[in-house]
Amino acid sequence: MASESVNSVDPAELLRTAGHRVTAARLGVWQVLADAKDHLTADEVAGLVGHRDPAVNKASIYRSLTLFEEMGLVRQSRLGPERVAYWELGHPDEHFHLVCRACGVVDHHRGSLVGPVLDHLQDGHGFVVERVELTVTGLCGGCAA
Amino acid sequence: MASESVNSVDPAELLRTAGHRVTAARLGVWQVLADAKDHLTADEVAGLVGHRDPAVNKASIYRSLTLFEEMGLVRQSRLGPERVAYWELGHPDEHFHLVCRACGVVDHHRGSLVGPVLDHLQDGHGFVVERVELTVTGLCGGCAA
DNA sequence: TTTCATGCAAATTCTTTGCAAGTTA
DNA sequence: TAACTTGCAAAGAATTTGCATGAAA
Repeated sequence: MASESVNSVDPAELLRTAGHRVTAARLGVWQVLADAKDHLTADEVAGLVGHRDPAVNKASIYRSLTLFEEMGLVRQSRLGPERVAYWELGHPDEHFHLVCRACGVVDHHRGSLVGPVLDHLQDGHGFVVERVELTVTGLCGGCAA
Repeated sequence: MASESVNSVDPAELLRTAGHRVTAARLGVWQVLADAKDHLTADEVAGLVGHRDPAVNKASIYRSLTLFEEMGLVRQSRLGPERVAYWELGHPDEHFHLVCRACGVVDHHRGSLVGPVLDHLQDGHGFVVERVELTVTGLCGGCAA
């Protein structure tokens, strides 16, 4: 069990190591994402960060999210036809999104379903996979019943 | 070989059957999507439709795309973190998107990769799958070489 | 103290909507 | 003709950017 959850990493250290400054906005954004089980919209992140530090502007939220994304620590996804982006810490394990069309609930599913896709692409297609995003839309157990 | 490509379907008939009117904008949008190998942004669709009929407004392009989507004939997807939506005719066969981070090329891949995901979800998860969207980001053969 | 990050507000981008005028059935 | 669509322009939502001020190293 040597693998370490990304949630337990110290963001300040990561930032300094990469040559970026440690600021309230960045720490706040990281904290909020780490505490969230689901992914959040930038607006939701802004609201939550605002609880502890009302001075943080939404532009800084976006800039912080983008920075973490460029550092490979956070990922952004757009689910199906929705126009807002969702943000979350980059999980070390494979997972995908399950979106219920009726109630709007978004579930995270973990598992190795993505594995076969990777294997398929590595073989002779010459495509270097950096990221796999799988979104399943339909009706969840509650809404389908 | 009884299955028929959606590309060979007559859009006028589909519209009338569904109780919608047959208009230049709708036929144009359908034609453009049917001719396109890749998926297109609404803006690209507007440009192409504009070739034959410069009078068609972009608002009508959006309205036509949305109508076809509601009819289940067209699907909209957002690839990775990109903010524009891409539109395409609903393919009868499974496929997924391969996006090159470097050159921006988007490939369609057909295959049964999605099958295992469906099987997994049908078993005991109580989730009724309506649509599976798989987007793979990375470097294509050309850019990785 | 020098460089980087922020706040604020304005600008962009993509998409949707209200409404009068034009089309389709 | 009656109901539906469109064009146009304006509104909206989400995100980005310019720039002077403020904070981190």
